[in-house]
Formats: sequence, C-alpha cells, structure tokens
Amino acid sequence: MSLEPSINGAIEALTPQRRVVLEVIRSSMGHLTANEIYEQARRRLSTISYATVYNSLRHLKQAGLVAELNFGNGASRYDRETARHDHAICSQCGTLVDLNIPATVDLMRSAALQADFEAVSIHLTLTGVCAGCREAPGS
Amino acid sequence: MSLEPSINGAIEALTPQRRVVLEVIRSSMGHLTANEIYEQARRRLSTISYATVYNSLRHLKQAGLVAELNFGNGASRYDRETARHDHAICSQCGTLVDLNIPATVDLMRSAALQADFEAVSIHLTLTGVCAGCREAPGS
DNA sequence: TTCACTGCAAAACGTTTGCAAACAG
DNA sequence: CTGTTTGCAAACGTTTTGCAGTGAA
Repeated sequence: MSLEPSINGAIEALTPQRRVVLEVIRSSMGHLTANEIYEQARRRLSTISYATVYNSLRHLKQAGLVAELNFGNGASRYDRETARHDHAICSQCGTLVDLNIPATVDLMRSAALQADFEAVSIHLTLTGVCAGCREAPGS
Repeated sequence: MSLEPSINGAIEALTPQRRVVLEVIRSSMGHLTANEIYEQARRRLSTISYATVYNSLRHLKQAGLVAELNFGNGASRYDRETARHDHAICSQCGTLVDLNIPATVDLMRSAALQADFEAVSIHLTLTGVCAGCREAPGS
C-alpha cells in the first residue's frame, strides 16, 4: 500500500552506510551538517568514513530522500523534509527554523514574469533574532 | 553636510587597493566572484594580491559599499547594489538576475510571526531557466 | 566476472590568517 | 611612534576525487 513505490524501493535498496546516514538525518530534529552526520553515523557504524558519508549524502539527495540546505555561511545542512518550504535563520545563534508560507508560491509567478524566467522553484529566507536569543541577549 | 557622511567619508578614505576593488565591482554589470574581481583589479593595479582583494571585500562589505551574495553553490559574488532586493538564478547557465518584488517585504511580517522571530531581513531566490537558455537549449 | 560501493589519503576549492615590511597620521 | 594595510605563503574548513580493495549479483 505504498504511495511512493520508487522511494520505498530506493530505501530498501540502500546499503548499510546509506541507511545509517538517512536514519541519522531522519532521527535528528534539526538540520545537521555533514560533519555532525558523520559523528552520529560513526556511533551506529563505527567503520564508516567521511567520504562515504559525503557519497551517501549525494546519493540520498539525488534519490530525493534528503534535501541539502546551504545559505553560504559555512557547511551545508541536510534536511529530512524534501517538500518545498522556507527557512528562518537566527543571526545570533544560527538556529534554523522551517517556515511554511504558502504565499511564496504565488510570488513565483510574478517573479518569473519579471525576470523572464521559466520558474522551477522559489525559496524564501528570513533572517532575524529568534525567541531564545531575544530573551537571553547575553548568551 | 552630506546626508551620509559615514559612507562618503569611507569612500574618500579608501586605500588605492580598496578603491580599485570597489571600482571593479561598480563598473561590472554582473555579479563578480572574488576571483573575477582579482583578475580585473590586477589589470588596474598589477601588484594587488589575492589576500588584499579578500580583505578589501570584507572591508567594503562592512562599510556598506558592496553586498555579498552566496547561494551555496560555489564562490560568493559581490554586488554593487546594497539595497534589499531579490534574485533569480538560471539553473542551466548560472546567470544571476536582480529582482524587485515589493511584496517580499510584506511576507517578512507573517514569516516572522510564524517563526517567532524578530525580523531583520528577508530574501527571496527564484530558480528557473532564463530566456536565453530556453531559446538555445543546446548551449 | 561485473559492477557498484567502501575507505583511505590526497587533492581541490574558496577563504582566512600569521607575519614582516610598507605606509599614513 | 602607533596603528593600519599590504603582499606573500601557509593554513583552514568543506567537499570531491583517485584508487585499491570488498562484496553482492
């Protein structure tokens, strides 16, 4: 009763290393960097190498099982949520929060028209100060 | 008395190297990478070094004279336009086009509310296929 | 036997830094 | 004299690659 046989098929076909990488990403609540994924993956599969983590991430990304986020300020982060969504970044602590802003998709049309682009996707990034940093300015 | 004494003062106070870097960015119609800026700056000031270009870019950015763009897919690009605006990127040829979408600012409020962020800025990135690549699919 | 995958080390890439020398105030 | 900036080379963090070895079909 699988709605997405290709993806489920892909999951079944995963090597142990790729499965571990995927599980690390899925079991994390945040958005991990490759290095953090490597550290956590090693706890489950101590022989896994850094290169294999990167190869796995590339493979999982191509398979549509994870998404890569990069805001240009350091290492890429990997997201278990592959559906389109936006992000808010705290400029003080770096926290990355998912946003769901349906209006963004509407903007895609007018933006594409203005730039004479065939629109494929759109992404909105909010920067600001998160609730935690507002309450604890010292930290 | 100028309206922006700090910025005008900053321009006057620029060293020859920083002035050249700024001129390269201002005289380019596109969004140059640090490497491209270095190549062009060398034509005007043959002794300038890579490190100085980077130092200058950092300084000019802090002074608000240029803006840095980084979409996570390679080197940063530097923009003479420092006012808030959005961008469209062609996924085929990499062309970067400026967008002006006033509605983006309105989205900032609802986005900030949703994420419980104190909004500082917002940026919208459209990806798609530009007119040139649509007409010349082979290139 | 074939072919994809792993693990290691080394390279590649963009960027920053340590430091001595040159310069400006 | 003091502080800033330069230019060089070397280092840095992130990511990719070359290659020999492993393992499944």
